[in-house]
Amino acid sequence: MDATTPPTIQFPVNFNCCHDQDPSFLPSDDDVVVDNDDDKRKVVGEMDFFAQRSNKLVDDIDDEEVEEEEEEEEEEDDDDDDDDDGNLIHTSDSDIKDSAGRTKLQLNVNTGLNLLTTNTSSDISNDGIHCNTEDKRAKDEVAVLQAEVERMNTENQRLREMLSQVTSNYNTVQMHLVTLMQQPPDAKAEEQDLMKQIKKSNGGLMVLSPRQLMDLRLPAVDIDEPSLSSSDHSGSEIASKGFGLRKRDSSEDSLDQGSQAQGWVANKVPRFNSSKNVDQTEATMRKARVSVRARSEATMITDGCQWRKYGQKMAKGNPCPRAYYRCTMAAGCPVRKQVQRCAEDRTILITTYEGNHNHPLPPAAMAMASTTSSAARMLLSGSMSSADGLMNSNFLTRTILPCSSSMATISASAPFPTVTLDLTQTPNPLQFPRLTPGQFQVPFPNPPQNLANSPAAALLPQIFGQALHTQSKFSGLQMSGDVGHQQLQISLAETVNAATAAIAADHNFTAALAAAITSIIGSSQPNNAAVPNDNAATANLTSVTNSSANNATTTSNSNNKITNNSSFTAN
DNA sequence: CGTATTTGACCCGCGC
DNA sequence: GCGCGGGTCAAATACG
Repeated sequence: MDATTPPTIQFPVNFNCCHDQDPSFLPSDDDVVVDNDDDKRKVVGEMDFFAQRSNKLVDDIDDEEVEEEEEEEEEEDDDDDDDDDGNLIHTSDSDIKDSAGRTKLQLNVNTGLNLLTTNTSSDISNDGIHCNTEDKRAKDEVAVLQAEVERMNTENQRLREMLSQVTSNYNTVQMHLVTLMQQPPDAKAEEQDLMKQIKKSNGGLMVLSPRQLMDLRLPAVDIDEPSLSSSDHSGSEIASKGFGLRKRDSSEDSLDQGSQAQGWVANKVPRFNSSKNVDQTEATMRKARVSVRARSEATMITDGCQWRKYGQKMAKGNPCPRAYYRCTMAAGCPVRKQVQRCAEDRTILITTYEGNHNHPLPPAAMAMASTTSSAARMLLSGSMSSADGLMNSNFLTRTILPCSSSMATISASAPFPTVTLDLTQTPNPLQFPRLTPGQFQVPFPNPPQNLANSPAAALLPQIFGQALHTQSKFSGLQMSGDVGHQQLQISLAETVNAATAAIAADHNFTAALAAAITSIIGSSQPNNAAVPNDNAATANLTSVTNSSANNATTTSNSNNKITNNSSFTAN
């Protein structure tokens, strides 16, 4: 590749002589030679003159700084037309397309430096021509800039539309969910029976088969009442009790308060209290937890919330200590999480969430909050109901867990029912985007219609909304080529870049979201032509996922002073 | 000096 | 009743 690079570098030089924007090299061949020698990036940028993206390089990127980064991309994106190395090789194609036959002619002829001198001489030989050339260059530059602006506007509008649609979808689903939640409970007995069975069987751990997971019924009746619970007693109770500050009189109280306060999962103990002898076990069973397994070397995954560590204990059967965090984004927020490394594989970080936030969440936190909330709802509603219900698609398994439904386990082991989202296998779908057909057939574009009955449906817009958010937030950080493709491919690349940026910025946990996003993207693409391009996306996502594991947290968690391994020193 | 973390002590539930 | 383990508290400590 490198051997072929020098000659390819010279092509753009010749083009530039005719109509490119850097007149500095016009006066002499030496300049051209110098340009070629000291930096092929500039040439690349010039070659990208016809590609939108190249302007950035030409205009304001320091060539020397960018070069190494770009070269790294080159290795990953050899096939891309608008990647840098690709430009060196393939730009001629785009130039052939974009410019007239003159360019084509030069391409055909130019295999060496001769054309360079020829062109420059022709340009320089006549001042008028030179002036015209400069004018033309200026015009071209303006035109390109205008095109760039227009493209950005179009992209911006498209993103807005997407965001709007996603928001709309989310609101629709959420409203539907609220409506469903307001219906009177009906299947409590079944739930309790099933939970008892779960707890008694298999050591309390119930690993659902794919069919079972997919069949998890999400009845309309027994979902928690997030908004309602926070509006009725829980709020006042919390206020009076003083969460997390009171002397613990009963773990049941505190936790129940917490759960109800957030209206997370469990709640509404009254639902079960109504059935007379609801023993302590049943009460505690209401306190569902969502455990997220993800590979990370950071002390904890970044989920957009602020946490304060309030304890650490050695847990039985695990040499790694378990850290206890509570949400500090709002006073009295009852949400807590436990972070512990997996004993078998210490690269796996197990984060267990409990409770629901009683305060507004930033978009970055919405994703995880929604995920855990939905998962918990699934646990407490669907899993507790008879498994032979309707064939409601469990999108949790398809989105959050696109790889395998076996990654979702529901544990009823005492004292709390826990749904575990195993995201440690996310590299699979990322590295091999061509998943089994079923995993890509999720019709994301029509979530409201298809998912309206599934609480987990809220995951999709939230996740995608997160992607959009991060995309807008980190749009300036996009690195890989996002232009020069077909619109479809552009969309894919941008979305994947957004996911990549999100991962890079939001850390390890977003690997999970990346998987979901990737799945969504894959499924949302009308044709499979985009799938091959997932390779680049896959590489990005995978590499980011891996790199994120090596990165110290650079997070929005201002209180996260924990550096790597700092909270796991008790090994 | 204020805030966050650490860490030993304490409380509680559960199983034997 | 006792011991164990999980969870939390709060004083001590570290950090910016």
